[in-house]
Amino acid sequence: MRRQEEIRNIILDVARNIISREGIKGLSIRKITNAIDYSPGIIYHYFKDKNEIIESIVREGYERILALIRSVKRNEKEPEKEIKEAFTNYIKAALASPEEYKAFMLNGDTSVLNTTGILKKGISKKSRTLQLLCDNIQRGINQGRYAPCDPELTAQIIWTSTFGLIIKLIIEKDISQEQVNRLIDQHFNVLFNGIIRKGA
Amino acid sequence: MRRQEEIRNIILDVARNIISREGIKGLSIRKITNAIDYSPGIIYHYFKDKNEIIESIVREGYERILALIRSVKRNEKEPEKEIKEAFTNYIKAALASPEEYKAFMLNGDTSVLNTTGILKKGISKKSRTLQLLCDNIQRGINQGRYAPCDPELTAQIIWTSTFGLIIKLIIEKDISQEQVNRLIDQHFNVLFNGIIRKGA
Amino acid sequence: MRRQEEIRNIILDVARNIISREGIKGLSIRKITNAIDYSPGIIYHYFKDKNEIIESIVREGYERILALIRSVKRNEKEPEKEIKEAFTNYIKAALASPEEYKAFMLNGDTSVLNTTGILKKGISKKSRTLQLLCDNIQRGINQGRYAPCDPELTAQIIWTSTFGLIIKLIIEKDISQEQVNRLIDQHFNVLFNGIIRKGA
Amino acid sequence: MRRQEEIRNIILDVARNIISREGIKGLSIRKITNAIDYSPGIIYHYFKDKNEIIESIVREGYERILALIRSVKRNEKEPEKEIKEAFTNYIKAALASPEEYKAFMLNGDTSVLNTTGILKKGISKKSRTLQLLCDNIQRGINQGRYAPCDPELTAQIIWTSTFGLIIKLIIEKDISQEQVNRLIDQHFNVLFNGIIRKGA
DNA sequence: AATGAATGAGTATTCATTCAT
DNA sequence: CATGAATGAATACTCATTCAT
Repeated sequence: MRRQEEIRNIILDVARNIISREGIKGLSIRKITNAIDYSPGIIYHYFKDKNEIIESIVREGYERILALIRSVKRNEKEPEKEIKEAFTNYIKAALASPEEYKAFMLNGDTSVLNTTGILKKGISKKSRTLQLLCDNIQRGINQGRYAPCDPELTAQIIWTSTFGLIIKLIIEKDISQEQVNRLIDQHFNVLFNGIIRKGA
Repeated sequence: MRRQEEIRNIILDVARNIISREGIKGLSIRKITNAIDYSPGIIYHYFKDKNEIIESIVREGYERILALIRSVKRNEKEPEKEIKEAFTNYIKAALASPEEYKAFMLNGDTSVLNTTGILKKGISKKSRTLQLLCDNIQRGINQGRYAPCDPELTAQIIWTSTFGLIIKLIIEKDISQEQVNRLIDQHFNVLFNGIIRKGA
Repeated sequence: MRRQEEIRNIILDVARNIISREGIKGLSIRKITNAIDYSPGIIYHYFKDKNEIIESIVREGYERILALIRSVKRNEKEPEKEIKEAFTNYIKAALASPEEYKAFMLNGDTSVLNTTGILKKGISKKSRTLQLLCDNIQRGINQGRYAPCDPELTAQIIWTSTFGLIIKLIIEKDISQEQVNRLIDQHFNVLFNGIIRKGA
Repeated sequence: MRRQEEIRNIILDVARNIISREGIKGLSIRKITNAIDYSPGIIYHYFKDKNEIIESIVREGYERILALIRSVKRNEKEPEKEIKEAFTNYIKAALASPEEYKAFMLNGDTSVLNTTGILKKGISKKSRTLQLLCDNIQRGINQGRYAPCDPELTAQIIWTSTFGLIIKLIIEKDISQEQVNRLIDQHFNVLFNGIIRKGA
């Protein structure tokens, strides 16, 4: 029982490693078993098929990264600072495991989409992350700091915008850290204040 | 010589077609040559390798879609309307060829990145699209309609945000047209006005 | 000891079940042990190898179906009616478990053939079924109803003819019940009366 | 063109050979290419897939054997002698390629059944073999030599009976030639005259 | 009596690429 | 200019069997 779990984890670790280096399409059963000096068949002792391995990694990675979005301390006066902090953590985590992040965020399989989908109307009732964002936005509106709007729709845009920045940063791998920071800063600046001057 | 060019184009057309239908990983030399009733070897007469084919398609597709961003008529009073119009066209075009769009925008090969990269500092001197965006922003600032900012950085954020929306829309393939439109609208609303209330 | 027998039977039941559903080539050790929540290795505690399982099933199934041929009541005047009744039962039973029937009747392993073989000269001394057929034929000859002949040879032909009808009915799976009945009727009609007109 | 055909034939020959020795389920792509010292992939240069190989062999073998049923000289007075001659040839041919015969006659794939099916009502309009048998039977009835009957149904029974004899002879591989001949003789004797005495 | 881990050999199929002709 | 033959390495997956515990 214990041992079973152990080896499952070793397999997952190796798989994660391969994905980090070669992307998700670089992952193969043989590469895994070569790395751990086992025969290919053994994989099917621990996992139903290759897909179960991928899904495990995807789901676990997703949870790990998402966890960073939660657990941010309240800021009553400037609730947008919560958003900035949470998503900055999220961005950093994603950039730290870029291949994994791409692997699950760009995966279109329905089983994965059940976990990662956020665009459907009403999704904020299902996705905890979206819910958190919505709550924040509603609070901002209630206290008169945010402009009135559809909170879910706004949450979705914050999400997709940030997602776009992350993916682009991952693909253009050699952007200087300084430039990355400038982009992140300006990203939230635009999201919060827009490009149009107040009072214009 | 003429003929050489012709056949290259036929090959590219067929390849593009396969990518549209089966995604980039569905493209294979054999599928191309089967479709044009040639033998596999001939490909290497016209292209160095499979990668050269992909790069050609990427570059060409990129240009085609980008063309839509240009050719938008001036709006002196509300320059952001130019942005909205240009990028709405761009979004529609991308969503019309989703597999192709993903194929080149998510491709991380350096040769491709030379064409698609937009995050580096100073890029607006190289990328015509970024340049156009920068010009627009500078105009907005000059006339007092946009808040003062680093135009290039802002242009990059507009770009990455929109990119994120597009990719997410492509991956979550079954979002209703109505919801798509709502998202696009709110996307530009947030980019232009921010979420924080004017005067807050 | 008792328990040993019990588990052997469970294994055989499950195996029989798999064969019924997926044919003999669909049977695998793993499928058996999955179904009974045991580990693969255990099979080799109760059976020498996979083949011993198959042989057991074959033998047992054969006996079960054959039992139907016996236990048919005498018909002194028209002994061929016994044959028709017995073999009609047999045909129905075979068609009810087609995969099993094929599995053992088409199996050419010598060990299985010891049970299912019926073509050798003198076999009627060993095979109870053939013996019964022979007896019937001899009786028919004695009372002058059947034409004189070598009873064993005739019994073998009745057997192979019927076997051919069954196998063909199994392979062409979608014959209407009506047509099946017509074929069975004509089968015995030909066997009993031949195609040549009496007196021709 | 010529060469292509040549190698296709070599592949088919080797495959046929393997089937003869190990049965159809013993045939594998690797075994073929090992035998001809080629790499596995090359098979797909000459055939779409493994199934195309099998079907080629099946169909060709079927045709070859069936050809023997046709081309039998007329016997006006005793038309049943045509049947005996034709089917005796057929039996001999089948016994000469037992594994092949089994391979296609016991194959239940619909594509194969289209060629080998003979039990459906009305099939004699499609199957040339059945047609020939029917014609013979009709002639026999017309001239008063055969008893009146449904010719198609009778043809089907002649077919299935003979089929049963063949399959059984193939499976019980070591029957003496003498016994084989006795069985064949008695087979036709029963089919033609039945077991019931004329006048009984 | 039973497990669970493991193997090794096997399956069909696909692919980019090369090269003599 | 073009072909057709061929390779070699890869893919995921399945199986019967063994054996130490």
